[in-house]
Amino acid sequence: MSDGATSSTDQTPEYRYTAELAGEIERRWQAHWAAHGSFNAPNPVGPLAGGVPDDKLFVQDMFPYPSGAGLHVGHPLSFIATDVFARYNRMIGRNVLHTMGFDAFGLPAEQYAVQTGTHPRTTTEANIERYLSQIRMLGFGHDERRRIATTDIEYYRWTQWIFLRIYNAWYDDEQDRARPISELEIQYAQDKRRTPDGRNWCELTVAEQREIIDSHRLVYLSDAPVNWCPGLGTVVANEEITADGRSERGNFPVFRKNLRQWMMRITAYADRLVDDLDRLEWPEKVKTMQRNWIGRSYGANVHFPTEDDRIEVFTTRPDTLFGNVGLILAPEHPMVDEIMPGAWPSGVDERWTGGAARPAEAVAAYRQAASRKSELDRQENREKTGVFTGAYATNPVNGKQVPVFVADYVLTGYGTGAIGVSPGEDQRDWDFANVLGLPIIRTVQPGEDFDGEAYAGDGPSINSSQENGLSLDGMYIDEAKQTIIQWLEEHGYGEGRREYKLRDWLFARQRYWGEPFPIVYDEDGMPRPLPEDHLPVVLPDVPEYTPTSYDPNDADTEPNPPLAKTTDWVEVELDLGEGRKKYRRDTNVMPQWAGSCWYQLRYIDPVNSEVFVDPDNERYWIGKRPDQHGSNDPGGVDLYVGGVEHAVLHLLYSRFWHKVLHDLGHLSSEEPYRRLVNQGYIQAYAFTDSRGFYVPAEEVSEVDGEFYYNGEKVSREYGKMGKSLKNVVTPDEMCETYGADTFRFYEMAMGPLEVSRPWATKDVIGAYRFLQRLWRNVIDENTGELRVADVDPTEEDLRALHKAIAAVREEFAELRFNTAGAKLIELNNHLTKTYAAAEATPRALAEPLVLMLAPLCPHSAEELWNRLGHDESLVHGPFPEADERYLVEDTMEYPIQVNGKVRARVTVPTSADDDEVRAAALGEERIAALLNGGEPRKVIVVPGRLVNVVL
RNA sequence: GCCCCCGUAGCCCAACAGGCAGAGGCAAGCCGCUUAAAACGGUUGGAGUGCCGGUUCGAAUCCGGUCGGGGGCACCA
Repeated sequence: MSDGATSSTDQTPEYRYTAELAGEIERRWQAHWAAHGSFNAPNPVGPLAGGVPDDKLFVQDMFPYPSGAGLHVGHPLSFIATDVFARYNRMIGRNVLHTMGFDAFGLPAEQYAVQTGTHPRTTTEANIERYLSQIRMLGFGHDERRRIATTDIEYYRWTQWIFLRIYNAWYDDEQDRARPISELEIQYAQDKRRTPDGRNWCELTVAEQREIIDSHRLVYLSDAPVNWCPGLGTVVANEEITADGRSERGNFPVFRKNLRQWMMRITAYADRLVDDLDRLEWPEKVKTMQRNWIGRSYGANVHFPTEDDRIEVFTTRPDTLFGNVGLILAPEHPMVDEIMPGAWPSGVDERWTGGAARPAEAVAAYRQAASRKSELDRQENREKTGVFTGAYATNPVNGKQVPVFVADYVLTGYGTGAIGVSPGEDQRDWDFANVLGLPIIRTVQPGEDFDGEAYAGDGPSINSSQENGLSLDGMYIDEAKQTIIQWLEEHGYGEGRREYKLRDWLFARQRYWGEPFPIVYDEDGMPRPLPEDHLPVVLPDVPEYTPTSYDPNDADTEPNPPLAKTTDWVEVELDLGEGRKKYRRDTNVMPQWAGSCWYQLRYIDPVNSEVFVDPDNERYWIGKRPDQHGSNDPGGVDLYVGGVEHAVLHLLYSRFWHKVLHDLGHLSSEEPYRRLVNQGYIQAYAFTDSRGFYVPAEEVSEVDGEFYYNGEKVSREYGKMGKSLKNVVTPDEMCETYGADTFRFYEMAMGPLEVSRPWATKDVIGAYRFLQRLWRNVIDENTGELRVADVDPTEEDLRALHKAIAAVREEFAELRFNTAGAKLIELNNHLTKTYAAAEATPRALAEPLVLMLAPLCPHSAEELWNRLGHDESLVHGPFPEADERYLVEDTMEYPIQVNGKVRARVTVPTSADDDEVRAAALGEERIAALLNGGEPRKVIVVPGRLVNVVL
């Protein structure tokens, strides 16, 4: 790294803004802000109550995980951005809530504990301290009273409380909202709701009643197949599995396995989670990812009668039913065995039998082969395969007998686990039909220039009519679908249906460092929620943290959570309203996402011991504000900034919890995050030598576009910043070399927040020079005295100033910190040019410049503001306001285009109307010459912009 | 394979809603300061917007195609 910045030599003026001075100022103002609670934002009610203006702003960074590795310069990018935005808004008088807590449960501390025996809490707390010391160095205006960590017992007590609220709720499809489970019990007790087997509620045993109630809960135990990851010793959620079927964390193989696990019924909210995306100010990219993940599709269930039953098929293209040439069941489909005849029909196609003598053998062999395929095989080998079951079903739309197959590209878990084969409009079906020699009937007319195989596009239906009058011919997809669904419903052959890719959320992990479940099991093994006054369920100390992980490839292993080993904690005697009895605690812990599902709510009311968040405080900070955000405003945090990697997991789970809590009456808002911005990443160059090893990037020098390390040529790569690439630059070293303000200014100047860009240490000097020049315009470098005087600025100065104010305000408000910084440099350059050689800088220019600098470089701004004679910190403003008078010019210069090319310029009074501008333009010497006395074909005057003359 | 985003000066980036391609920074050149250099201050050039075509009086901006980079999804019927 070039070390020019710190090397202040003897000749450096004594009072120059150097990194040393910056550091001193920064520490001093950080202490001042802390001592004065400068960033404390009052709440309407409760422990943090104070006078609150109606105008508020809640800014939030995505919950950081306090890793022990320390920060590099990429990490604080979004933190600086939110801080600048928060500071600007605070200065213009808003009540701004900005803080930062820690998502502190999770595997790294636990794995460290496994290796060293150090309690995860010890590691976690040390890491949080380390993290805090790094971010505090950067001068963020966080409300320190609102810092929380998910590992705080007082915090996870409420996480457990929310879990119980969700557990004790059910989804009422009629009202389309969650309701307390007690209301369901009343419905059953009053026989307003039928029991599954039709008996009266009072005829059921207590256990039977409980089983029915439990089956409705938003949290339930399921024996369904889950993703078992032996390498981690725990199960993981669908969302935590990568495309190639491995765990996101650790990259271990994941196996489908039937285990009894806690699930959360997020699918009940699928529609609202999709629909309400339209109410959010989020990047389209994230909305699209959520829509795809939820994967709602509209289609129909179609009944295909078989000899003595019927097969239900889900299709999104019921309009193609006339082109149906077969059915396929998933290998695990329960009806396979039912419909299989003992022998092949006569004349069966040999491609259908897999060479087996009888259907049962063919299917058994196929099933075995399918189960042996790993996820990876399935994806890499897309060759369609399948075998005939020997059975036929009837296509209801035309009465044709179609063969029923088994094929592994049909999944059990989606739709009905059975599909119809319409090769003309689906490429997968086309491929399958080709492999098995099925006919292909197009039912949608492709365009003339179409030369592909299956045609999935829109077009008029063809070959889609039957004798008794049903016809789709000529209809386009939408109409054809509607028509056929109506026909199916009228004739009892099926019904319209919505289907989702979204599955319920696997909510338990067999680990140690997480929130314990507030659930115990009674002697019959039935789960019992703990009453609220039994919270918190505190995570006990355990003799060992190892969750019993296994050979990552051994699918035949069982989870054995660390908590199960603490018998004195697991076995408890409690009074749950039936006298003291023995119970066994649940030994799972919640997934890491639990704590981050609701932290914005706790930021609002961090020390409230009565409720998780007071309704008045919730309404104030994240309540709906239709007057500002439109009648459909769902409420939520005003600005949420974080990485796009949380697009599905965290953001979907958090929205789900928020909606449940809203339904149950605990929250007025319907969404947690009204506006979301994804910051770009700071990436960096890395360099490898001839052997392919990484060399320290900071010691590489560039000569004529080639890169050298120790005189040896190296090659450049571009990627993430990290230890393994030996290209880490830390905020610590930037603060050391330039000061935090320079670092902040540079990070913001690099480009728009949303854009990823390469780190370039050599460019930081530009921000440093700017701050030095600005400093020099206010402070005499040689004496340290103020060099500001109460002299009147010129008209030109005022124009420059007010133009800058108007622009900077707008840029700050729109999160365009790069251009805001540029405008400040521009204004400062004007001051340097005009007053650097003069006696002093006019106060009327210096003060607004310092104030406008404050959001970006708060320490130097505070210091200069103070030296300018102000005793009050500028944290709460004032912020300069632009005077319209100086924004309008008396005259303006119009470029004159001839046929779109600029040929001349003319200056006219700003007040000139179009005709006057036109006259002036045509009268201009060179234009007049070009016209040569003739009339132009057309003259376009764009007021305030230009004149275009068409010859 | 499908979908989305981005290509402006040697580099990072500006250009409001189609209207003079340049605000700002880095690097480069020159000048000043200096015995000299660094640092500092001043100052100067430099792209016609990846490419092809279209719409328009006028396109970096809108449309179609194409190339390059990044990201998401990937048998979801």
